[in-house]
Amino acid sequence: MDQPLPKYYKIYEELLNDIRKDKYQENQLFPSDNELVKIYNVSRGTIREAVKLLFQQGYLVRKQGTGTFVTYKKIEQDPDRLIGFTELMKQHNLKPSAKIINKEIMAPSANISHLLQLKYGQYVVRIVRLRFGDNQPLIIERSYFNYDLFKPIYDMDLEQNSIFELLYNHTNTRLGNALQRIEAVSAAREEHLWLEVELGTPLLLIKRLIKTTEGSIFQYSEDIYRSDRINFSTQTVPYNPDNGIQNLPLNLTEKDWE
Amino acid sequence: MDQPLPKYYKIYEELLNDIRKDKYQENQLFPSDNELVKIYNVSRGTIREAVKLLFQQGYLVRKQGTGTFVTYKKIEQDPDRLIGFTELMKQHNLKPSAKIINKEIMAPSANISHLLQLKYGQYVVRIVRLRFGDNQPLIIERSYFNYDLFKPIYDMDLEQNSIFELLYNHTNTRLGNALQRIEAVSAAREEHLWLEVELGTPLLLIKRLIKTTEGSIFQYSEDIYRSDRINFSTQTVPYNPDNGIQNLPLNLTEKDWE
DNA sequence: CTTGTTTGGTTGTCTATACAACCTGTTTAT
DNA sequence: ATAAACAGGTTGTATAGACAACCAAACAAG
Repeated sequence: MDQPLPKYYKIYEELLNDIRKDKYQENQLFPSDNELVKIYNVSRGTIREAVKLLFQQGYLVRKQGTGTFVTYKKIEQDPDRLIGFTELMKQHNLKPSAKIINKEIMAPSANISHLLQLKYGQYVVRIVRLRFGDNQPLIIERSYFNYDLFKPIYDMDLEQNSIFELLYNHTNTRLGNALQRIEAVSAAREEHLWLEVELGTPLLLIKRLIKTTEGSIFQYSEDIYRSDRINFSTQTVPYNPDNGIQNLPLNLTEKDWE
Repeated sequence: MDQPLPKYYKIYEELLNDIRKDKYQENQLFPSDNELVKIYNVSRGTIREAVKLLFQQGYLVRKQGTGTFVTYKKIEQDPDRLIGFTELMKQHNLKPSAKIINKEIMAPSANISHLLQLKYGQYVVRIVRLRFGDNQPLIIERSYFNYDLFKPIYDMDLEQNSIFELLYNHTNTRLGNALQRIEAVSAAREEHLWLEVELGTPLLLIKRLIKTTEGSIFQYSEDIYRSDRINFSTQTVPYNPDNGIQNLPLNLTEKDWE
C-alpha cells in the first residue's frame, strides 16, 4: 500500500487552495499558528510544517512578533508550466581569475540611486570586472555598490580576492536576500571585444540585487555571460516521499513588459 | 543586540564543514539522527532541522529505514559567486492560451531516444505548441514524450487543457525531478515567424527533462521564450532571522563546454 | 505632547516523547 | 533449501509544552 499523505501536507494543500481562491487575500493577515491549530485540530509543529512550505514557495511572509501575511499575486496558475522549483546552480570546473576593467567612486545616476535606495548625497562604487575560467573570458560584471558599505574594502586587491570574502572578513556587513532576473541580449561592441564573441551573439544577462541582513541594498549588478560557455542548470523537485518533501508551486514565468 | 545564531544553524555549519573537510565522505553513511543527538547533546528535532538544511542543499540523501548518505561532490567552492540559492519563479499576469502547431507519433532520433532513455522499438510523441499570454505569442514549446506513458491522453484536447493536469487525472503517472538548463539563442526563421520578433533577436532557450516518480523519463522539451516579454526571476535567501532560514550553497555557474 | 513602560499576541527555537513506515539481516518454521 | 516471521535500527510524522525574541498598540509618567 501507498503511504498516505502526511497531515502537514494535506493542510498545506488546503491552505494553498484557500489562498488561490482568495479566502486569504494578498497583503492580508494570514491566520496565526495558534488559530490554525484550532482550525485543523493538530499540533503547532504540524501547522508550522505546512506553513513553512507555503513560506518557502513565496506565498507567505512571516514577521516575528507581528504575524504572517499573504504575498500571493493573484494570477492564476498555469498548470501546464512545470511544477515550480527549487534551484541549485552547479559548480564549474575552471580556475577562476578576474581583471578589473574599471573602478571608481561616483555620484549615482537616478536609476542606480533608486535601485540601491540611496539617500541624497550617498555615493556609489562602480566596478567593471572581466572574469575568466581557465583564462578564457566568460563573464562581464558591471556592479554598483553602496559606497558607505564598501569603503572598508575599496582599496583591497579585488583581482585576487573575492569581494564577498573580503566583505565577510573585514566588515560586519552580512548579506541577505538577493533578487535575480535572467534575460537574453545581443552582444554589443563591448561584449564583442571583451568576451571575444561575434557582434550580435546571444548572451545571458543576469541582473542582481543583493541586500544586507540589515535591509539596505549592498549591490546591484548586471552580469553578462557567454551562453555558449556557461549554462544555468536548475533542478526541480516535486513532492516525493523519497526525499522528504518539496512540492513546489507551478509556473516559471513572470512578466514584466513595458 | 543581535540575535545569536540558533543551535540547529550552528550544527548545520559544523556538519557542512565536516563534509567539506571529508570527515564524512561522498557515498558514505552519515551519522544517524540519534548519533548526532548524542554528539551535539540536543534534541532530535534540532538535529533534523540542521540535517534538513544539508539535505535541501543537496549534500545529503536520506533513505527511510536505511540511513543518510553524503552526496557532496568535492569541487571547490567559488566564494565570489553568490551565496547559492533557492529559486522560486514568479507568476505572470496573463490569460494563457495555446495553439498546437504539430502533433505526431514518430520513431525517435538517436538523440531523443538517448535523452528519453527509450528501449528499442519505443515511440515518441512530438508536440510543438505556441503559447500565448493575452493572445500575444510568448513561448514555443517543442516537446518529446515517451509514447507509452503519453498514450492515454494522446487524443485529448491539448489546446484547452494542461498536459500535466490531464496526465494527473487520467493516468497513474506521477512526475518527479526535472532538470533544466537555460541558454541564450538567436531567433531563427521559425521563431521570427511564430513569436513575431526580428530575425536574430536574442531569446531564452530552456531545455528540460522531466522524470516520473518511477524514474523513467516522461518528457524532454526545448522551450523558447521571448526574453523581452518574459523574465526569469529568482530569489536567493541566505540565513536571516527574518525569514526562518535558508543559507544555500555557493555558485551560480556550471560549465559544459565539452 | 512626548517619551518610556507595560502588556498581550506572534513567530522562532528547543525539548522530550511516541509511534508509523521502512529497510536489512537474522532467525525460525516448513 | 526456501520462505516466512521477527528484531533492531533508521527516517518520517505528530504531539505537547516551554521559553525567547520581537512587535504593535495601549497605557502611564513626565
